[in-house]
Amino acid sequence: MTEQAVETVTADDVAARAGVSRWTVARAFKKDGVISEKARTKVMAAAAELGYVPDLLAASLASDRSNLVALLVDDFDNPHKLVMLERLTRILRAAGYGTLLVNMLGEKDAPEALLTASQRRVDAAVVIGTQFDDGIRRTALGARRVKQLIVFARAGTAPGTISIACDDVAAMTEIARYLMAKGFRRPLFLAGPNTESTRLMRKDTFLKVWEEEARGARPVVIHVPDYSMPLGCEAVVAHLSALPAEGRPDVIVCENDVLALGAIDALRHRLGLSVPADVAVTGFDDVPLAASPAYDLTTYRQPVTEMARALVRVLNDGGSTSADVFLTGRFMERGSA
Amino acid sequence: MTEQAVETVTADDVAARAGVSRWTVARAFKKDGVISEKARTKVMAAAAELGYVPDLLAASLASDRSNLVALLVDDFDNPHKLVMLERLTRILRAAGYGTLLVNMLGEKDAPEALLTASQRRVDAAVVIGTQFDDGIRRTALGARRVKQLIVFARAGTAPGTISIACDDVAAMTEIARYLMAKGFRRPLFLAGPNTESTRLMRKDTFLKVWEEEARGARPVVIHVPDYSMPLGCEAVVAHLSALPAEGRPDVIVCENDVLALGAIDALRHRLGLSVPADVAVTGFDDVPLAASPAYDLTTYRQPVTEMARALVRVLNDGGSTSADVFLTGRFMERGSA
DNA sequence: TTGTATGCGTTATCAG
DNA sequence: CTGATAACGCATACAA
Repeated sequence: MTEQAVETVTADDVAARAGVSRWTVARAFKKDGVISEKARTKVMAAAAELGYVPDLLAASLASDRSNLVALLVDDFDNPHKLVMLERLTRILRAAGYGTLLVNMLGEKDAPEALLTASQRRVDAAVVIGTQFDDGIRRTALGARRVKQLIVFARAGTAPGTISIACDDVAAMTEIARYLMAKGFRRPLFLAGPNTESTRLMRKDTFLKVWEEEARGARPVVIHVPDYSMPLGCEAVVAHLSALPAEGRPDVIVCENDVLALGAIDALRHRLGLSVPADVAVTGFDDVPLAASPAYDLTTYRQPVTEMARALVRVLNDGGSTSADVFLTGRFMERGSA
Repeated sequence: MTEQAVETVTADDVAARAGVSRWTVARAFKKDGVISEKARTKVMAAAAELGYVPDLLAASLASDRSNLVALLVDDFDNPHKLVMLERLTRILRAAGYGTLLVNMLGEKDAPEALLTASQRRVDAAVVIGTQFDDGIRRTALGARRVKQLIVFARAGTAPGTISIACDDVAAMTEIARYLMAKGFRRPLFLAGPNTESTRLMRKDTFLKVWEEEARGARPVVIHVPDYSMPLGCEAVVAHLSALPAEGRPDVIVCENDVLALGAIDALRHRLGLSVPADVAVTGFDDVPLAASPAYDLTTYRQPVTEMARALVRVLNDGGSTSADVFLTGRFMERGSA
């Protein structure tokens, strides 16, 4: 209404108004500051009247924490990223952290992406990506100011990082056993890039469990260079169309939902097959689309909320945490398998 | 490798190493700083040796700009948000801006979301949302430090904000005329929430063009309270199943892709109809899924890249821009209509 | 072209 | 429990 001058009101102003010192104002605003109740209420009243809000920038400069974390994302093609971003931003914000979203352009961009984050003095850099090599760790923990490097939704291999992820071993074991119980015999495993940098235990676990418990042949594995629906689709078309009908897999186990959705498209629209009658499909993540009637995808839901909460705990521990965190999610039985 | 001490190296250190003053170092680092070439190379060499990187936090505190913009998002259910986030973070980062992602929990959370952004002294707050009332403007431009409020991908109604969006009028006119030319006669318009706060010109434009040029009856409009696939799906089921086959629309024009995808699901999986043979469907946005063979959705692509570039221009203008920006996208003819 | 004071708004630390 | 001093790292204006 009144376009009042945007004079920044500082702690000094509040102090003057409340008749105390600037430092008392600061104490009133930190949750466990040693201060008398009387002084606090007086300060808060003055602050409210003046519309004072602490300046986090100045606070960050003066202290050694910024309450800011960088989220480094290198793959915006996966709708599950949106789920993770929603949870992380909501839960981190509730815990008092701001989130700096950094678009990591590729593996070789990791150092620079980390640098931009460090220039804002983030308390931690959280990598929510699919690929990045070990160089990111050295960059992060080297001369720069990134105190903590956290790998989210992946099991990181690099020492000096801690990872917070879904327990892929338990999850994939559950999927494999479910498929065995359903009578499937010839699974095809559709995996993403076959790199060492960030490891997904899904493929290895599935192969191991299947070989040990199903006593069948080692399942066929195909890799695509990126987690994308079109690539998953094409890979399935290429693989299945070269096969005689008898040799066709009876289920395609996918490393994540995006690949699974692509596989379903391939089966239905390119190969004229029916899901699950001709070939069943399973995914991983439980993206929103998995629940739609069009796909009705049997998958495994990552415990994203719990993972985000775990991240907050790690951040609040201030670097004293060293162990990785693995959380179990939930198998989502639907119609595709 | 060598876990070298994470001593922060400041401009002073570089100055000492280069044998100049601290202020010369600062000049060397700003792109059009008046400085001799000799001094600059000397400074840069010293900086490289020491691994100096300017501290943006301190720079922000000292100057009146932070090169930080807040992205306020209140709807993470729409995959198009992921497209926008990717473009915005990439293009803003290339232009030297950091992006603070803030999860706005709902209309009443807007003031507080804006507050958290302002506490970090963002240069601008960019609202990429579906709903927020006028209060956000007063909060933003009132006592707080948010210099600029920009509405992205919407036409904002509030004065004092500038909006950067797709030219919905041109877009919807094109869609309407395409449908007329194709011979459709009984469109149903599926719209999102019917609020005044942020206006999408899509519905009004479609109705206007259709009435004026198709000389048909005013199309039926149905609203859903949120842009979500399930809601779109249910709305279509409810509406169509109450209709005799003769009264059925021949095309469902949707305010965005998410609703369109839900509509397609409804037609195919709930009503046993075929798309586009029985009922055609159009969307808006061109989310990645629209191109999949499963949906093959005829839609309109928002010029997100151009919009992001326009945002950079507005930011670089430093608040002197006052006019809204409307950019034309591209009609994507596919199989659903 | 380069060097010098001064201030940005807060916190850590210690003295009272 | 409260007040004071000294950073935090840089930018702006101005002087040399």
